[in-house]
Amino acid sequence: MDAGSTREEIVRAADRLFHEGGYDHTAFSDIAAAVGISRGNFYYHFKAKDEILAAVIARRAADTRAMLARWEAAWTDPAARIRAFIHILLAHGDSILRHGCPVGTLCQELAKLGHAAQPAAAGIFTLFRDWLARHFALLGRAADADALALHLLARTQGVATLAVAFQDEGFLRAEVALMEAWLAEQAQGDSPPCS
Amino acid sequence: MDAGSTREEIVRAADRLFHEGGYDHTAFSDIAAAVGISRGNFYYHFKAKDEILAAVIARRAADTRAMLARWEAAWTDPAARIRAFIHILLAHGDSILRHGCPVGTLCQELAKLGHAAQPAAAGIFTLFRDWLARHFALLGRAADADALALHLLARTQGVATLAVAFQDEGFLRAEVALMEAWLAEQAQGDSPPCS
DNA sequence: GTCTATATGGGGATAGAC
DNA sequence: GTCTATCCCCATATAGAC
Repeated sequence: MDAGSTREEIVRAADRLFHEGGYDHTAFSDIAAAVGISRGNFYYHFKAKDEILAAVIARRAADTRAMLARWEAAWTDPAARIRAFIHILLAHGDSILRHGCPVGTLCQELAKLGHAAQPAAAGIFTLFRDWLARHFALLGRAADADALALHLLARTQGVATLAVAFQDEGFLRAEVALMEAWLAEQAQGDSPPCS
Repeated sequence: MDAGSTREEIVRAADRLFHEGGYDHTAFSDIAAAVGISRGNFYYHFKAKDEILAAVIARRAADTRAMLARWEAAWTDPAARIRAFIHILLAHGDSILRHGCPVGTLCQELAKLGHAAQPAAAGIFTLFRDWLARHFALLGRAADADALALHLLARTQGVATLAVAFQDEGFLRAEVALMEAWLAEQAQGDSPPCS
């Protein structure tokens, strides 16, 4: 197995394990077992655990960019694209119900740890934020596009948090419906400003 | 120092440290240093770390009940009481900005750890949920009182998550204003149903 | 009740053989 | 590139003196 593919497998496994069990709680031995390599071999690919975290964050950012690009390819209507964002909650429902939003939980954990990579993790939120703001602007809400983007982002985060806490998929689905209705109001422009 | 007060100090310190640094990441030595006792003395008061966690959750539940009772004593109008809930985000703004919501972050961490105390932690959310639902019912929204309660709870959680991620107090304040406006709409009963 | 000393296990990280 | 063996530190937890 060449270096590139092993490294890639390590990052892929770490990505999953960090989401499932948290960054701090995930041990090298967990990742090594998942990939099928020895603990010692790790340090050929990464100097320290922080480097794996950085690679995972970079990978998630790249995945996010790719997902946003797919949505832009699949729909032209800005509202339809924003709806695609809302539907992440359904597409990843099981995963979210068990382990929460990968980005939100990582950002909060890194904040508690006082980890230097916290802003980098928040950068993934920024990708969504800017993308959403751009599309709210296309809906004629240029004046408060960023506030609307943050507002929607926050609602998805809150839904994920409570869905995990209560293990309640019905709540998750109900809130998705509410967000869709809210989006329709924003698109029609007949709602109070959000800022 | 008698056993009762030392135990109480341990729980108080653990409560703070679990919030600031997370449950798993907080070591006995951290708590011991905060209280000013030795690590060994710990096991006179608690058999294991899980027991401290259980005590912290019980303490937070008791604190929550006391806070809800204070709000009921301070205001009679249901809308004013719900507004008091929303204003937690301002009252604990600094703390939330640094370490997130103590309940939300603990629930998510325990879910990731697969810890047996996760439902107990979620029980603190249930205290807020039931209390809010009761007050939405008093506002004439008995039909969807629980959904409104969950919805508001989720919004506060989402705001806390993004406020931590972006370290943005202005966003926190803006969302509090939005929630107040939303509450006013619900109270007037001229808004679409939330369920 | 509180302490010191210690057992035991697991963590991240390194050295060096292959 | 991958392995095994090992170091060092810190975690929880225990034993027993005071």
